[in-house]
Amino acid sequence: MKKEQIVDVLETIATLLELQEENPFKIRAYTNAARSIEAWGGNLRELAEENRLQEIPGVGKAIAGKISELVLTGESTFFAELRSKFPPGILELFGLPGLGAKKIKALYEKLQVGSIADLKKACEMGRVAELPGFGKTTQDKLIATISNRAKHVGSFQLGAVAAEAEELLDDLRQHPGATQVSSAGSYRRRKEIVRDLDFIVATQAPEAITEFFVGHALVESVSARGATKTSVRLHSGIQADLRVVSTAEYPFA
DNA sequence: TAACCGCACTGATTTA
DNA sequence: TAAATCAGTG
DNA sequence: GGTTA
Ligand SMILES: [Mg+2]
Ligand SMILES: [Mg+2]
Repeated sequence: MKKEQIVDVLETIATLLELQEENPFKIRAYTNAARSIEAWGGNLRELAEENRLQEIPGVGKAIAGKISELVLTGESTFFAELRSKFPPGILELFGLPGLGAKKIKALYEKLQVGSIADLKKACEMGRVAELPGFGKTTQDKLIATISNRAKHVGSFQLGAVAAEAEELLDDLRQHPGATQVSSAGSYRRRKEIVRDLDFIVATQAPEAITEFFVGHALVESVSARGATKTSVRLHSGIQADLRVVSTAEYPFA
């Protein structure tokens, strides 16, 4: 498991411990370790193999053990067990302004709210306002926040997908069958928010280009594949469209 | 081993 | 209206 | 949980 993923696990552990109302200092210990590892330049695997993880500030015996497990096996029995105590979607709730561990815990225990979808239903049924610590104002705000959020599903910040886009462009340019390669649409125009990535490739070997595209390491799944247009979903979640044209018509595409 | 780990302040909301 | 609670900020 | 005295 890579460093970024380890950091993510430690942060998730901290969040779930909050839901259990664990000792706040213990919670902070996991958060601190995550920050510290984020800033750590070295290779975690090497450190783990040499039993030197504790050299990282904020990482002691207990957390080092969990990191070793994660780095080497990709899992942690502690984390798995902790995770199993809650529905996966409960983590989404922390992203809603006004909700913290205590309120989320109440929503979960009293209304079995385990995701934003659950919360939406509970709010619409008026159940949330019945809970101690909640009221109609809070319930209405949650409904508003959730519906606003739904509008932005499928949107990506340019910076969040630029690396994938450029890598794809570079690799397409490396392909011997590609004579011209460029981006198009909102990404080409550098819009701050993009909903998909568009690429145009001029080639005499459209089949080979398409094949290369759908087989690329960044591609998560293929949603459509035709003679001139192909759509895939990348690992980041964004959709990428490829248009393949002849060299003659490229200037007009 | 035991103490300490940042914390005050503010605003919004709910409850007494 | 006053106190309490919670989340968020710096 | 980690660090420090
Ligand atoms: Mg250490
Ligand atoms: Mg577009």
